[in-house]
Amino acid sequence: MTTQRSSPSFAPPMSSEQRKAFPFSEFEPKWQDVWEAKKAFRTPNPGDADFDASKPKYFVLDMFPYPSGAGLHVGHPEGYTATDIIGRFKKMSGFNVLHPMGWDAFGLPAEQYAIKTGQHPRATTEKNIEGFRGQLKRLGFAYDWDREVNTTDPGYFKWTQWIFLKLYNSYVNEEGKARPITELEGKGLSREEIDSRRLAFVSSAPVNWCQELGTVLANEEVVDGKSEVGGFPVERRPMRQWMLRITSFAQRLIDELDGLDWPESIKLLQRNWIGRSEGAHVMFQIVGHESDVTVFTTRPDTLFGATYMVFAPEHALVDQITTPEHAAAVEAYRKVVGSKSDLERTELAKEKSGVFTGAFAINPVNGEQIPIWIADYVLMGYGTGAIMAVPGHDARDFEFSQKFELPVKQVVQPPEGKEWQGFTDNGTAINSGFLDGLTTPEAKAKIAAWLEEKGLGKGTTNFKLRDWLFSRQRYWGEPFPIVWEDGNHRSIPESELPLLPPTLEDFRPTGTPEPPLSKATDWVRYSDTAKRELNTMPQWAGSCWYYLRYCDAQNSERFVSEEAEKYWMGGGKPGGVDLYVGGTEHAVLHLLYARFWHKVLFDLGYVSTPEPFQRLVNQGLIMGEDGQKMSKSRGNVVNPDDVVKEYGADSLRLYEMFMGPLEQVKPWSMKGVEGVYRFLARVWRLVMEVSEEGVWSPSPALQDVPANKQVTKALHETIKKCGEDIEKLSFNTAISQMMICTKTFTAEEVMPVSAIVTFLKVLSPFAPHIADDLNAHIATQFPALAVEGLLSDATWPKYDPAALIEDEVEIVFQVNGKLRDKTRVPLQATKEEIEKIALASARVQEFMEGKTPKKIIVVPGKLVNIVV
RNA sequence: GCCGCUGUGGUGAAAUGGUAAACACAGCAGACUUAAAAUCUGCUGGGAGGUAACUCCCUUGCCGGUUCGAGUCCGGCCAGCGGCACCA
Repeated sequence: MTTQRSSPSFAPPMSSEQRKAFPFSEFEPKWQDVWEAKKAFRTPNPGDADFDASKPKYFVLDMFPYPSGAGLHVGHPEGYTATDIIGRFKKMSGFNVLHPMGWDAFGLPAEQYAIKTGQHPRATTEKNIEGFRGQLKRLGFAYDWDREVNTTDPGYFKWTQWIFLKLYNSYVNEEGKARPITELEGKGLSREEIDSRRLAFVSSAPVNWCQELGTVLANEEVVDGKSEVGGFPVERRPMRQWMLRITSFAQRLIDELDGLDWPESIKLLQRNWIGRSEGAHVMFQIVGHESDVTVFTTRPDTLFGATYMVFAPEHALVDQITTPEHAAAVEAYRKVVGSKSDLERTELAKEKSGVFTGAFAINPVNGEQIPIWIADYVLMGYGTGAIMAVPGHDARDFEFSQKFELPVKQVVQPPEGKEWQGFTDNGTAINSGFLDGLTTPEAKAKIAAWLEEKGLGKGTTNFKLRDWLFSRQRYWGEPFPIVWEDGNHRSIPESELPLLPPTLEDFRPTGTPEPPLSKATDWVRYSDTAKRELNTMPQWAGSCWYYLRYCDAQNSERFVSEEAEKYWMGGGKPGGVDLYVGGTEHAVLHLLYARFWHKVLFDLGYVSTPEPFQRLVNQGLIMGEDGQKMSKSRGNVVNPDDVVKEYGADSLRLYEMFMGPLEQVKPWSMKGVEGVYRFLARVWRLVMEVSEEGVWSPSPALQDVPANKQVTKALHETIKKCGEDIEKLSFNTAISQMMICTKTFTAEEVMPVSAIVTFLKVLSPFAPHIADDLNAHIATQFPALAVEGLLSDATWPKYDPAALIEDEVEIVFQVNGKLRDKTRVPLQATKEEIEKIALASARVQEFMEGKTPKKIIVVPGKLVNIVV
């Protein structure tokens, strides 16, 4: 804020209200109260008395926030304002608009905040939600607060647990569709066989354990070997954990991205994360052993070039095949690898390491005996945990072969002029027997057929995606609706939902893999013989389906009524939500998990579309004024509350939309806020004037007269451009058009009331408080011309194309593509007439230098280009 | 290393293949004011020539191509940002 300069004593000290260019701090809270009291943005559901079935639906969704103790930051209102403008615009354009808000309140951040402040997470969560709700209301967002959801509310997580039971009680059939597990029962399958096919299953594979957080984490939550939350080290440990079988949906999660209006970059991120690769399984005999080993390769065409094999150190066969003289070295190597954390393992990845097992395998294609090594560059979790090494045509194998002096063989001829060693692209097969002379794709097909015929392998597809580790050793999450008895798990009846967590005084992590719920001994005991599952669900569980709950947030009988789901999520597109706006940080987390759950619910017949979100837009990060990421330690954090206090909610909303394209990363500028604030003040003064005493009243310039030509034209251009720009989410250019329009209005001595009211309708989605307030002031003088009631209930104005047309247009004359002259011609001028005028121009003739034109291009209404 | 996105004034940016820099910020000058703040008006990419009005040349990261015409389309390179990263 501008500092108070030393002013001479006779100037009366200005109150902060008088210093403001318009009294936003009076009218903004006033209108927020009016909207709330009137439930101005309540959206009726099908079946409600005031529901209008003739209107189309529009479901516009924000990524709901974690109510952290820090409150909103300026990044939140960016996406929220964008959806608010769209929602208000669609409502004015005759849609039934669903625009809700809620709280993603379970999970690590909420629990850590509670531990830090020494309070119960329930209490801190409620307080934080209170704070967030208040902040959002002060920004004037048009939410239907009757649909507010809170993932930690038992009425909500009852259904999160219910969906978990659907996952637990389903499997994926031969067609890749989720089906009830009851279909498998009665087929004579054992309990173990059935359990091994559930979509929610228990696994003892190595998982990501984070000691500092006292919990395991999903692969998606581990970044560079550290926890995404807090950045603590993560190690691999075998633990018994709940997993969700997302891998069964890998192909569909790739394929069904195609029909979605998502940024290509996000689709790509998901495709890469799922990581499909096509190749083949090849079986190798081990010399002197019964057992054989299968490898996965994307280059079966290079089989003749396989000169050794490598197993992951953890591979189950290693113990069997290692010869006595190599046992000590192998054991020592495995120990070293096992003690390394993921972080160390990747840090040390530069240098290849490994040891020879003493065993040999037989290359099925030429009978050669090739040595079997173990090395940590082969991962147990991908493919089969064993590879055939083709050092001639794979960078990693080549590096390994150089370090351990293993033979390198050429089997692919690269195109002219390229070195064959380390050549990994497509070429022609050589030194490869029956493959010689074939291109790489041909050779791949032929060897795959050959392997299949001999029973030695076949074409296969592999995915990088792993199953989703779904349990956490934390207190603040949904308890699993599962009990254990005699070493077996089973679901509790749906009638026992919601399963509430126990009330615990001490809910901190135990520091061991033993979950904190183990401390609640009474709660743990389900019956004399059965105990409850002690793990809780991860943060993502609640956010996997919250958009569905919004459709019918109060329903206590069902997670969402069929009718509400069909109406809001239906519409003939693959995805149900019409527009979803949020940050890019959830590209492979929430956005992948939610798609997975949605597909399961779709297969089971609970939802109408295969995809949840039709159109996705990522808002760009807002940086500090210094161009750096906002952070407390840099001291460049902007608090939205301060901006609202100083310039008002409308200014904050407008500035965040005016900064630049929504999807772009852009730096904050307080000066920029002042710019839009000045614009709003100019709009205010179009309607209002201030007395000597500082009292505002409607300006006498306001008159019930028809708008002249300039005003009409400016107004209709603004209606047109703003409408089009809102659809495109180009809010910055819409606002600049309103600024231009305001400038035209300001130049007029008399302000036609009808024009200003129409302008306020266009402004209202962007700056709803000032628009409603000015409309109300106009209504005191011109009740017949102002909008009755709220602008959000008004109809978006239609522009008149006739008002946009000018009598004359400016035509540019170019000679050889260079601008030489311009003139105004009547709109109706024909091509021939325009050409004639151009050729007659003295400037044009000067630059033609008397030459005859080779070609003349005439673009009516635009330009003439004369080529000489 | 691989994949993707982005490069336009002092700054945020705008531009259906058709006048590059709209709108805004900052800056400068002026009006109002005893003065300041606020407000209003004008100027503001670079270079050259002219007392001047004005005129010419150059300019969208770099190089090339397509086109009557390229910030925009195509190819190559460079830089910044983001993602993945021993995935066989």
